[in-house]
Amino acid sequence: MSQPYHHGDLRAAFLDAALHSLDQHGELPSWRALARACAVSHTAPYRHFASFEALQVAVAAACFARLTVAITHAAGALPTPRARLAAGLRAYIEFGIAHRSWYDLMFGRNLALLRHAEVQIAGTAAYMTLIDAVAACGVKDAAGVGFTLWCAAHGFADLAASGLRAPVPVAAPDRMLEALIEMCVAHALAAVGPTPRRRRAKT
Amino acid sequence: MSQPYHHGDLRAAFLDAALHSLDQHGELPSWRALARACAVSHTAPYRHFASFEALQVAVAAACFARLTVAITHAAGALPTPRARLAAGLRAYIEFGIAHRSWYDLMFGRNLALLRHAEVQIAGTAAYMTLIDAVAACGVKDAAGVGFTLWCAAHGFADLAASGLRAPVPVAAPDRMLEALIEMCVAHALAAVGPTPRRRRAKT
DNA sequence: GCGCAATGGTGACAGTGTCAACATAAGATA
DNA sequence: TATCTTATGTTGACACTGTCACCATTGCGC
Repeated sequence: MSQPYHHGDLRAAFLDAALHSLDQHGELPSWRALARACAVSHTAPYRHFASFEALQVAVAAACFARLTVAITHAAGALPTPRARLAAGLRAYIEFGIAHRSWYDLMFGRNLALLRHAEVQIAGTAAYMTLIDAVAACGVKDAAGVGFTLWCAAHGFADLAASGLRAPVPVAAPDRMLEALIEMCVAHALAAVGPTPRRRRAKT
Repeated sequence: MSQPYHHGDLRAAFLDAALHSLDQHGELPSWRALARACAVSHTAPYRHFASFEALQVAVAAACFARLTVAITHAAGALPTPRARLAAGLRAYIEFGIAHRSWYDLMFGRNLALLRHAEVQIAGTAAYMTLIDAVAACGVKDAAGVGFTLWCAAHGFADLAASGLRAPVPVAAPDRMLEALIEMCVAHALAAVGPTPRRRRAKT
């Protein structure tokens, strides 16, 4: 019962092993270690990925696709644009927390991977969900405001999700995420213009 | 005129070469390449740094020290707490833009370096300048609000400073930094409580 | 049934960080 | 001044990395 010469779908196996090791050990293993994990020679994956960098690109694109799903799923059924925006931001950050090592691959290394077309397309898809949510709130320059909100969410995900805590104790550690989202939503609503005074803005 | 056996101050030379290469090539060169740059054998630096990681820690700590100087210098002479907070945030982000590769070393690799005591101490010093600026505005939970603002500033520095632009065009690209700072200052002032109605808040 | 492209394996290469063993210089002690 | 000690630098090796040229096997289309 010797292994067949051809693996079947080595490309998928390689991607799976990469994601699995990312979850397990927090970082991508080496090219050769991945090949060992798939029980093939250390050059076999070259038939499916031009380089180690190309593999990282494929993995990062897959992660961005999952991020898009997470955001749209979270915001899906909510009634108001404001609630959808808040839920989307929360989903973004919670994705970064839950899948720390993925997020690190997606945005690490000085955003090197995001400069590849494949990742950029997948990343833009996720980004557009945010822009759309902002635009739905009535913001005119949704792209500009959305970028600002993305910065805030990314900063929180990158810092807090790494387990880094503020060096000085904060009043309500469990509410830090809420506070950031409130800041973002307030910034978006401020860009819409002042709320008519005759009735309070509904949530 | 053969080189003397002892270098003199190889530790400082190694750090200098590291910072220089960081500016020049955007990333730290290898351990051995650094040794070559200092014209010593590839193991000589082991007398001054326990490992490559230890060297990175020393470099990152030096970078954080420079960041602290940049922030305090920028905010120094301004008249109002609000102006000092805005200037500090701007200095933080502009530091990230001007010294992209330093910033990447300081916060890259999943904040691995920030977990070392030496870097953490230097980083906390920079962080405290932000917390102090927030507290000076009258914010009660300055630590909590300051952390939120730090997230926003870090996100902007990490994304925008990498040269990454929003995939969809924004209305005023040159004003993105200002918009983020305005959001931060507004968030800080909102935490102070409502402005007394009888006179408008001064800047 | 044959030919060929797709896929996998072997062995080599230069490069990496690290270590043990050794060499040299400088400073303290006598 | 002579000797011992400690700090500093070198040599050579190790296992490991990503990549490449070259060869082996498989399976599909003619």
